[in-house]
Amino acid sequence: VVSWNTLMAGYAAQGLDEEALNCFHQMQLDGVSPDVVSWNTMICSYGEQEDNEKAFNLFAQVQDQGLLPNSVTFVSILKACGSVAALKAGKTLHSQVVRVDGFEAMEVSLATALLDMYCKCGSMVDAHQVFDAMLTRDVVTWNALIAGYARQVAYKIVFDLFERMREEAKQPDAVTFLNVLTVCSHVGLVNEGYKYVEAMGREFGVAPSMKHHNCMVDLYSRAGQLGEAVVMLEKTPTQPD
RNA sequence: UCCGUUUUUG
Repeated sequence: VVSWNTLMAGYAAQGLDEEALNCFHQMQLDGVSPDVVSWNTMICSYGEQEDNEKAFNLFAQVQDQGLLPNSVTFVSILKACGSVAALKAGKTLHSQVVRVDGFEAMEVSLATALLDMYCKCGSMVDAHQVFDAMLTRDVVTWNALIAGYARQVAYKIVFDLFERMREEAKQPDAVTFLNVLTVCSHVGLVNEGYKYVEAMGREFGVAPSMKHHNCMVDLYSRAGQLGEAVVMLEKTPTQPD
């Protein structure tokens, strides 16, 4: 079953979900029962193709067959909920995972996926509650919440969260800075944007990538500072990240 | 063997 799963995951990683599904069928013809990893791989693959309907169908089949979903299964299906803003389904899953293991036992990645789902459904109160309840958070958790507020253009909260990361000695990464710069660009905060992009390399040791430069080009352009935008464009690294 | 956060054009 591990070999089949590896093959399926290989197809899925290439976006070849038809081929992955063929494997899923073929293994059964060969007398190998798919395990939870096989199901997760398919659900994830559909999620990445934005084929959320199929992802939901597979998840329903997992439950119908009485198979036990694991945390990766929940993460994958929560992602599908987020991308179609299915808040009600998301809340059902939330109570389901809490019922199974309790919130305390939840893996950081699962709690973060839950938080992210609430953000993408526009329910920042729920998202923040999950965040507050978490005993362990990693940089992805922080990034998910910051991205949520950035989407709401709540720049003050974004800056506060960034400051709180510093206070708690959490190291921001390239994604943290992207989210912060994005909100600067959407609000038109040129000075703040410059401040962050300058600090990221100097103070935090995170080299501004092509994406960060694109963000700054956008920020300057929207603000009508075309000269600065051109300077940024010329400084942009050519490697895509 | 399978997971979570990401800018602009949108």
